[in-house]
Amino acid sequence: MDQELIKKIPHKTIQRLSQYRRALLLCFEQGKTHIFSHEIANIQHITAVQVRRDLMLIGYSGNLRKGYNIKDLIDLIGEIIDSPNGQKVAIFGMGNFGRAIAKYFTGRRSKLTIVAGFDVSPEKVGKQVAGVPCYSVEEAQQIILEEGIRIGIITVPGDQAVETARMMVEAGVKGILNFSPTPVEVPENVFLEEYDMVTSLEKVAFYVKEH
Amino acid sequence: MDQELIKKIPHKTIQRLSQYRRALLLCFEQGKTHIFSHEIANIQHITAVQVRRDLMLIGYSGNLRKGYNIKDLIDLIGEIIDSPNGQKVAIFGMGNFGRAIAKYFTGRRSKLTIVAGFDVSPEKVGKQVAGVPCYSVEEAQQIILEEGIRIGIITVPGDQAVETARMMVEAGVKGILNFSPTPVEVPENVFLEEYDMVTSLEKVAFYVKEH
DNA sequence: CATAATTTGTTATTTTATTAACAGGGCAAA
DNA sequence: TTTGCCCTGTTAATAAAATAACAAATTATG
Repeated sequence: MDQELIKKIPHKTIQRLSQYRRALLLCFEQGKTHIFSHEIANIQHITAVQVRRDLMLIGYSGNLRKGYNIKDLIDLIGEIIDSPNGQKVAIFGMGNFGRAIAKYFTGRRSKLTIVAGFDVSPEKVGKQVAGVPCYSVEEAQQIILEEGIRIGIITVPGDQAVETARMMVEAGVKGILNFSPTPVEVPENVFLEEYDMVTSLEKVAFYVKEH
Repeated sequence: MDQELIKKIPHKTIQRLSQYRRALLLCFEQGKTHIFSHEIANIQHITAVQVRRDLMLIGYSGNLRKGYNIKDLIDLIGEIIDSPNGQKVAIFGMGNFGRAIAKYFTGRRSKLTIVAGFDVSPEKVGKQVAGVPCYSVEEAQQIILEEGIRIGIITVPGDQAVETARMMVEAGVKGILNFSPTPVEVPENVFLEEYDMVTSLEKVAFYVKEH
């Protein structure tokens, strides 16, 4: 697909494409070959129009009677959101959260690979933690450079997030996913995504409370 | 604040209010008493106008010269998003992810309390895990009813998410935060929020990759 | 006292995202 | 064959969200 067009895809569509792919992979494993827009929509709790619109944006055409070819669509989404040679990811903070992420990705056939974990705790450093080699924070700069890691996940406690992010950027990380409760600052050329689970939980709590 | 007005606050504003509060709490602990809209905005990577707009919606007025009173604003946000008597939360799946959430909330002064964890693993059942009493899944229905739990967090593996959600709804849970990679179905009267960290990571990867 | 500098609160405008509407196509069944 | 149904793809309309613009207020300062 044309690289110029890819840049014009909205953030939200990128997110949904990632979600579509997950659903499609599941269907593919179950032996399905084709799927309708409204089937995808039901899985993701959105409308069929939204799905068709997103697929239109990426220039994929389905079959009028059979719907979309699952395998083809998976491949096309991969062409758009994946890097051809894969991307290396590091986790900063191998506590419960960091390990959960590491475990989740190990063994998964994906273009994203967790190649390193960093932690301050001496009993983790030098060992494999959840299938990922764990290094001390002091080694981070070197490892990031050596491995060519461009993506980092922050799962350190909130009070260490800012310093961790600063160090990551200095070491050359270009994209940060911050799961700590503390927002961090990055230069303009670094992509930052922050997610705070407390906010999500408070949102649920709000819509559940008896007004 | 008027309960009718509260219902009209958009989802996104609710989320931001939660984030504002977190930032405000941090400033409050540091001894600050007042804050300007652009200060809040900088922390959250949004614009000052957005902040003022949100605060307008909840009817809070700041001081022209000093900005917003941090304590008052924290209290007002609490009045809107918190339940007066607090809300009980259960975690389904006490793996790394579940424990991370449990740990995060224990000891925190909040209107949301994790009162139970559920797991299939016998070595966890009957013990405290990350400060939370852990029960077997079979006991879930009873515990949820007894404790009056209305909010549940799903941190089980993807292949168990659907069944877990079904059981939660049956037991009377009214709000679900699903962290598993598998989307679930809930009846209309149950609020569902789904978050998939892979999607977030793929989004970061997309914007970092060299097009 | 008047002026400049800030900041809030609110209305207007723009942009973005979602939903609706519908033309066109292909298959199935009458 | 032809009618009807159910898809896709696309344009049009609507809704939601974010941004811009600016009046009003307050304090500091010359």
